[in-house]
Amino acid sequence: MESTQEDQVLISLRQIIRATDLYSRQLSKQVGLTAPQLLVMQTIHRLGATSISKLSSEISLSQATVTSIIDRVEARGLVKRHRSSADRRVVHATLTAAGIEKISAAPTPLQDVFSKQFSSLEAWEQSMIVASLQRVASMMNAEKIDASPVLHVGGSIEKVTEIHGKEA
Amino acid sequence: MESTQEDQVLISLRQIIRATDLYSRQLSKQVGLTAPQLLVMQTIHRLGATSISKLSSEISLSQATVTSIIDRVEARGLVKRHRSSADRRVVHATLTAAGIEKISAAPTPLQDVFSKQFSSLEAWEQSMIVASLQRVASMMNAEKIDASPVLHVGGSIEKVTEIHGKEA
DNA sequence: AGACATTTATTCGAATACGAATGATTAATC
DNA sequence: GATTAATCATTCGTATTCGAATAAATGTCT
Repeated sequence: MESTQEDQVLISLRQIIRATDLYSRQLSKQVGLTAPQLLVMQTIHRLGATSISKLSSEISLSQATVTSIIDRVEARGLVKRHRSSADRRVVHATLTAAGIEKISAAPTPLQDVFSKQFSSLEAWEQSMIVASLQRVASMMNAEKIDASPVLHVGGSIEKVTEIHGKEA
Repeated sequence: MESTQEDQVLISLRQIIRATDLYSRQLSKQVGLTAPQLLVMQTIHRLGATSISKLSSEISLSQATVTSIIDRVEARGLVKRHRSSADRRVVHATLTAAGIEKISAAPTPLQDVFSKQFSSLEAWEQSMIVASLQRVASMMNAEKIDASPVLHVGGSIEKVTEIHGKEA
């Protein structure tokens, strides 16, 4: 019953994804915000009044997902929507006072335990982990996301989904 | 707008999680099975007639999740449930002929592009990536581990949780 | 045996997440 | 100016995922 390196990748990824989810639920109990909600709000705070599409590209989520997340935090009075006067299609999201207070009291969207342990690693080890993760992410997105180069149609790309195609 | 190493970790993880999800949908269109469905079926195939709990621990998903996944593949006639006669609480899942055929025609649960690129890496680089992923996974699960492990039942269960990177 | 606890799987409710379709608005073309 | 195309956000439908509650079966302890 040997497992290949690739199996190990798969197993680790599943565990990471699960741990992320579990932490999100824990966060929800303790702080009242799930990890995606917190992440959305922090991003709004960082970018100022931001459109939904900008948000979705910033945190790698679809517009539809961001919309539903904002639905919930807006219903709780933590975020407010404003229709742009310049372009009425656009919706800008801003934090309310309650929202700002909420996120200032909240921890990181990553596990505290992880943060602590990660920050205690040697610099080179942190860099190695970051590099590896970026490597994995880019290998997984090789077909879809592609920053600048052309990527002509050689094989299987029929329809670029174009969810957040433009990068900054 | 400087981003810390930890931010990079978060960003990469979100991209990886998203890529995994997107690939699962693509798989669903092409093969008719989502990634979790495929993973469950492959695991059943590998382990033989397997209980739900064994499955859930094997692939790092909760029992409830495995149940709902099996609901769907069973409804399609790819998997069959059998109540254990020895212990009537236990449900064993097996693949039907159609199920076996289905998974033998299916690709890996990981992106093809990823597999190709990953396998073309130098051995040391593969090892580095695997080690980094395992490291991240274990740092994220640090709390949970010692809370849950109760491997009792001196039967055939060697390591139920084994989330930590232990042996090589 | 009877009372209580544990284990196993299922059901339920909530949140996330996506694509596809829709509605509203703006841009582009004629 | 009117028609067409593109963009932005929302809605809808489906799948995943979990914890908690539940039901059924088994184990334990007196």
